[in-house]
Amino acid sequence: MNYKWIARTALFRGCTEQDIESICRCLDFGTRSYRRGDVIALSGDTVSDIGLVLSGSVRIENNDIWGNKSILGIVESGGVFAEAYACIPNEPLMVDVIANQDCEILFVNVPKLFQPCDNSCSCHNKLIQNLVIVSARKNLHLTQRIFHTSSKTIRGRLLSYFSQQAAIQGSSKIKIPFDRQQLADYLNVDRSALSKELGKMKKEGLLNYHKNVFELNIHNQ
Amino acid sequence: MNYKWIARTALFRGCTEQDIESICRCLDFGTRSYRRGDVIALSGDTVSDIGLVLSGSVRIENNDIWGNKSILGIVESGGVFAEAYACIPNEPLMVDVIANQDCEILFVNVPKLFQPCDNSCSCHNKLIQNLVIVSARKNLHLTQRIFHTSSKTIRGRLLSYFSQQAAIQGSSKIKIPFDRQQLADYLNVDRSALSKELGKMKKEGLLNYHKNVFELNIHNQ
DNA sequence: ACAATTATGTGGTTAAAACCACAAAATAGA
DNA sequence: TCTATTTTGTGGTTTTAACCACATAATTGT
Repeated sequence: MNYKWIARTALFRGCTEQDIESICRCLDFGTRSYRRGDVIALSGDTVSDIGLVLSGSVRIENNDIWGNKSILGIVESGGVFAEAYACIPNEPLMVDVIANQDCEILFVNVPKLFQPCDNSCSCHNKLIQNLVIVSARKNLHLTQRIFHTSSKTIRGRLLSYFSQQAAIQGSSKIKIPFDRQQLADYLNVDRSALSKELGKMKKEGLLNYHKNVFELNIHNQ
Repeated sequence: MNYKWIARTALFRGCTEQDIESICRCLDFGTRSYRRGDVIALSGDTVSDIGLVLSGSVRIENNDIWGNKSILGIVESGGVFAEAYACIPNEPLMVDVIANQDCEILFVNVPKLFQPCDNSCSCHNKLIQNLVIVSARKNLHLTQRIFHTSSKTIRGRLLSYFSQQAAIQGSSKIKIPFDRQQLADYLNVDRSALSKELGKMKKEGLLNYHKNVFELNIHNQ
């Protein structure tokens, strides 16, 4: 395991490689690999582990009783998932976690983390403090996702999402982690209607795109 | 200040009254009162305090550049707000916090909380651990709110919200903290369209209501 | 108790997106 | 390379909710 890389993730930041190695052994954290499309966890499951994405990416989604799919977000490598459920004992998942690409996950057991361990690994408290920040950031992501779906028009939702991505990626040329169907499921709109609106916006000169790379034309208000 | 009551909030649970009294003095936590409608914090502000609602309630909302209002949630007494922003230094608020009723707020300074204090108040670590759980719960609330707005129809959104409330309140007769306009802003729909849909559902025998009290008729499928 | 203000319901119109079907393009697998 | 599969775009139709205007009901403040 690449402890040096793990030490740079938001969850383990501030821990030394030695700390991480010892805490992983001490608290018996394990890794597991998944193939693209594999189910990592299902709605209704109860979990007590945080998933740290070591490589690849996972997708958080929900299928309601009418079969409508809603994508809540993508967790890229270095990010975590299920931390909210892992921190609340016996809280059943409201979402499915799917391997968005082939990926490897490190599972961090929260109950063990919350108990002081025998060897009193030095970065225990640091880890908990990091967990607060990681959870806070996840909060902000969910809030953003709420904003992206609060416009009543498809165009408004696209502009909300694209302009945030442009800000994050520091460029008006952005690459998104979704195909059309997934983007539609993220913005909670119909795929074909989304395709039409994108075509209209391209015709109006608002943006250009090829596959999942979009270039925004800032000027054409 | 009623330390006994504070000791029962999710944030201070597990701390003794003495602990709370000493930590409030030691870390210089302060309270402030607001009148219904007062602005407690505005989008763009940076905060470093968690707001703990001692009495009354606050409303978390957002006004986008086109003037559309979106309500993210209500925080009742005992609950906290702005904790995500307070935990991430210099992160500007994306939302407004408004006094939903006359209310009193205790402000808990997070940077001070994260530094070990001179007197090493005993419940420091407990408080941080509670903060993890409180933040996790807030995550789940935001996820719920996402589900309530993911249906494409107004009826679907209402049923999603009402059935969750029925589960929480343990009854098919539920009281909601919103007037019609606020419910519309919470579900991201037009108020008059919401009113019509409610009328239609009442006519179909799905539910009954008076003001902000709704009674769901479970049977009529 | 009254006036002023705010909240709610309702009709009518319009705009928008959902929905369906299908063709074309791109991709993956053998 | 060829075929099968998946993804994307597009036309046409229908449903739905946004939007506007206004009447009525409820609430607030004096």
